Amino acid sequence: MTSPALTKNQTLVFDVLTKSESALSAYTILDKLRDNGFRAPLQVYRALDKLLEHGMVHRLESLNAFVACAHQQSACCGSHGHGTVAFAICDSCGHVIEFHDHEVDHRLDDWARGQRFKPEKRTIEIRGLCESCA
Amino acid sequence: MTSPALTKNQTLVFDVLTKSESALSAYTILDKLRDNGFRAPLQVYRALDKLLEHGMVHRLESLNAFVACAHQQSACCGSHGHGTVAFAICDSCGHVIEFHDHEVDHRLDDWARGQRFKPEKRTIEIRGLCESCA
DNA sequence: GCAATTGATGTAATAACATTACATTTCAAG
DNA sequence: CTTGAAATGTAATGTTATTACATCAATTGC
Ligand SMILES: [Zn+2]
Ligand SMILES: [Zn+2]
Ligand SMILES: [Zn+2]
Ligand SMILES: [Zn+2]
Repeated sequence: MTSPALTKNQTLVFDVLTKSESALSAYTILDKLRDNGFRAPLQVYRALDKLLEHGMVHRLESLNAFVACAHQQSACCGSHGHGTVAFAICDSCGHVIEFHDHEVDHRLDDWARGQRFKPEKRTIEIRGLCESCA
Repeated sequence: MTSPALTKNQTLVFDVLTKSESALSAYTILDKLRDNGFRAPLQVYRALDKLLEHGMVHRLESLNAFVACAHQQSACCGSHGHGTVAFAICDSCGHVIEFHDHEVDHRLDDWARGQRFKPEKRTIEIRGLCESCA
């Protein structure tokens, strides 16, 4: 929600993700930032941790990779702090579409309530082929 | 759907997963099968690949771990070849609840159709606290 | 029976992803 | 200036997964 000032390393990592067409692994990010003085994985993981906290970056669990958040500030319902982010990932070209669906959110919340399960984090990822690659 | 005869290694891996209360990593399975002659990760991964193909085992992407399928043969709508399996995973005790929800399935399918995205595999995982641990 | 094929297995090495531990630097209070 | 918190640098290690190659077992066709 608030977009805090980023440190140097956080800015570098965020910029790499923002410019990328597809999700990047931490080690791919590391390689892209060698010329900027990055030498060790931890520099990437630390920056990613903060960016994830701030909701500026998402982790794709089925890919072990990261993407910049695609939502405009205050899109739809005021950033997506309210619900679950979902992803469609093209296995051919790597393109990632970020979306959310209230209906799905509510449905999963209802299920959780019925089970007395307290959700902390949700992962919804659809792997397949995008329109261009289908 | 068809439950084919398993090989020796596949049976060993499946039995370990079936007896486990929670999801197991491939290397944890390997350790549990040392006494049965397992020496290398590949023996586990190969067995898991087949079990995954047969739908007898599921992979939890957010955990890099595996669980035996919890569905009875022909439960609800004839095994879950028809839809997406979802998981609620307790971060405290590791218990995993496997479920599916047609409403969610249809909703995600509708979204995909609208985007001309061809889904191949879906991942739905809810991390949180189970009733006992909440 | 016996070669040819296929699927399963054994083993070693390596690749890919992530964290722990500890030293140093930066920088904003106080 | 001092001090404490956050960020950074670096090395080592831990965890997850795959590649490569050799061998073994069951099946098929002759
Ligand atoms: Zn987002
Ligand atoms: Zn594509
Ligand atoms: Zn199942
Ligand atoms: Zn629990």
